Amino acid sequence: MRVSLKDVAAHAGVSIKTVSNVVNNYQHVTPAMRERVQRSIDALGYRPNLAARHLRKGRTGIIALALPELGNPYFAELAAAVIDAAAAHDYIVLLDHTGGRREQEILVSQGFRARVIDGLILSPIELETEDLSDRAENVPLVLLGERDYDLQYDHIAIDNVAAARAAVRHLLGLGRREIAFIGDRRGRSEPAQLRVRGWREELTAAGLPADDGLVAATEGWGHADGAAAMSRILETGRRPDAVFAYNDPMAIGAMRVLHERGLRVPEDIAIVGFDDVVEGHFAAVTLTSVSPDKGAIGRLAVECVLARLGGEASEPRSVWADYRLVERESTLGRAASKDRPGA
Amino acid sequence: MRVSLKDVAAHAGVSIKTVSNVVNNYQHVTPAMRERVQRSIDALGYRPNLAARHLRKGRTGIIALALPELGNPYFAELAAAVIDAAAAHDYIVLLDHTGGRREQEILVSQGFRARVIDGLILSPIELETEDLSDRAENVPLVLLGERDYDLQYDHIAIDNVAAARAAVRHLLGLGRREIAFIGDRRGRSEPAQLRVRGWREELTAAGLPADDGLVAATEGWGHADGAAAMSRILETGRRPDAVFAYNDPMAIGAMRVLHERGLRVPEDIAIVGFDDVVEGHFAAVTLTSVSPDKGAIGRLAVECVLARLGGEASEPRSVWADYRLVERESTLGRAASKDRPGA
DNA sequence: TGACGGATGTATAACGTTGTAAACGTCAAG
DNA sequence: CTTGACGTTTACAACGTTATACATCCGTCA
Repeated sequence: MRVSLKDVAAHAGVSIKTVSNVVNNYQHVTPAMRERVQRSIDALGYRPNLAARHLRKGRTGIIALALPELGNPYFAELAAAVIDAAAAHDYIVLLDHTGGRREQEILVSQGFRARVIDGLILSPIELETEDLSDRAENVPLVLLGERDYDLQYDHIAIDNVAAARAAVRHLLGLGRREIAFIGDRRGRSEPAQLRVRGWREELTAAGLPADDGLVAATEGWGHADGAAAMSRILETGRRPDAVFAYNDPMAIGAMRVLHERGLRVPEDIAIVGFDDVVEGHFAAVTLTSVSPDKGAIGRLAVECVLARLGGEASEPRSVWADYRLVERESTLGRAASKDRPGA
Repeated sequence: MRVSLKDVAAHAGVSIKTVSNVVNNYQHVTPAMRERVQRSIDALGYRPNLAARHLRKGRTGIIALALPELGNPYFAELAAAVIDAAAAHDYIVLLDHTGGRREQEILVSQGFRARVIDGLILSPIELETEDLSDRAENVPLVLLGERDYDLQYDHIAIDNVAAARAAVRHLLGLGRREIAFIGDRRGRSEPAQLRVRGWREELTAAGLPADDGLVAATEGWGHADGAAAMSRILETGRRPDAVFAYNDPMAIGAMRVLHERGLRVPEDIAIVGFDDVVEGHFAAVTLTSVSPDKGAIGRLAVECVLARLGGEASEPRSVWADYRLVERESTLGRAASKDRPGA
């Protein structure tokens, strides 16, 4: 049987509350008493029962993190960042995945999947603003990677539009003029919309047409989706001289198709991805990518949740995280190779 | 304030326990009563307080899953499998990562990181048998991916030695004779030892020397480690005609180095990885790999935990999960390409 | 000397739930 | 009619913790 405060109290010959005081570092305990109780705690191997503590305090010490999918290394790395940031504050992370499906995202945001949590960090894909309006749950919610929800909740994001524009601008700077976008969701994904918008805006700003024939919609966001989208574009007979992909796995899927068809990257087609996952650093042609500061995003998200838990009833915060464009072989101009991984 | 059983009971004009009975689908409740109570539940929007339930029942409905690192897609995919399997039994998964460091693994196995869990699924790397012997914790523990711990705990694994032998046999079948192994840990990692052993046994069985000059040890298991190891082997002047890597990321890192040095895969060097991660399906040269049945592993792990929770004090179980060798371009003989991803 | 105040320890009541045992009907058999 | 059996509901006591309010002790100051 597990040992409880009662057992320790009996063993030390003091009251339960005194033991509790020692455990919680209560100020007014004499060193002698603290010593004596601690001895009993060690002797019996007492460890607090969190369920009881939670019941009493109304806090669980658990934050839920709901991501679209773990298979995408970007989210896996983000999860790692959140877990570490939470651990630094003695919080523990409950992980869930939504598949990026609106229905699942709603379920999670309503707290139906996990009902023992102090706070929720959600990275939505299809979720709509209205889905959050009737949220009965009162646990703090922090949104990740989004930008256009109205400001009822905290959210952490990078500026997707600006980042997409930077990517396209980089391609334009290489002299590319036919720039395809891979990974639209036909309005069903907020982040995809923002990145398409950035693509469109930058082309327009450069006086070029934003040709819808160069936008490929996909169902998912994996390698296979990128490959299929690339194939579809090529099969229409179009030969873009650059591709901007919704994320790195799709970019890599696209590169594979180009490789199969004998098209060279970057000579024939330059490619920029998004997320800067490790995989892109080691592809046969290393991948230029928009690199969000994942560590910062994870840290900020946890801090937002904890701040709300701390009772600060402040205005919803909207925090921009950093990003930068990391240039690699897939958009190499005439300059020498940077960022050579091996050796 | 949250609504509790008491509130519902008052609203419906019945006792607390009756409401509890309705909530828990207790058998002996008249349909009329059930109806009436349910109406109050709906009216007030009652949702059970899990902390209280947990305190009372001594169960939390949470399983912890501790993995070396999420950045490795194999573990990310495994995590997804476990989360889904747990959800099917109304369990929720608390995720932790150990970095594969023995110290962290011990901490986790002792329950110091998460103290609210019903069971623990741990995928150890450096953990030693003795580290588990003084485990005070009494929550069920299931070990993943291991084989050589003594049988005090359940474990789910594929037969690493046999799988490694199959990989090497495949390379031998292609006529390769100088087969390097990348990713030894100099005895500090149980799974690495098993895979090296498989490599050694199969070579010996084929009457070939198991040359230690062709074994490269690494610190981590990422792309960069694989790349560095491959470089090191090549810099000794050796020119193996095949490489068997501890896992896919390392294999891909190695391929990158070969690519940089102008060595062709599979013509000059054939490569086999381990884990069959999606990344390998879309590399410029798609990667042959040992493919463990991740879904089954996740499912079996959850079932083992729940079985023990169900009070079955049976003997520790040792379950073998399936695996198969998936052949792709990196070991292509003269036959036509199989498994072409794009299009 | 006696009252006061602060520091220290304790008894007790919650937190919201479920298991146990007992109370209350109702109905059939004796 | 009584008895017993069964089906349904209820009162109460846990689970292990912390907050509150109170008791005790000691030293200090009027």
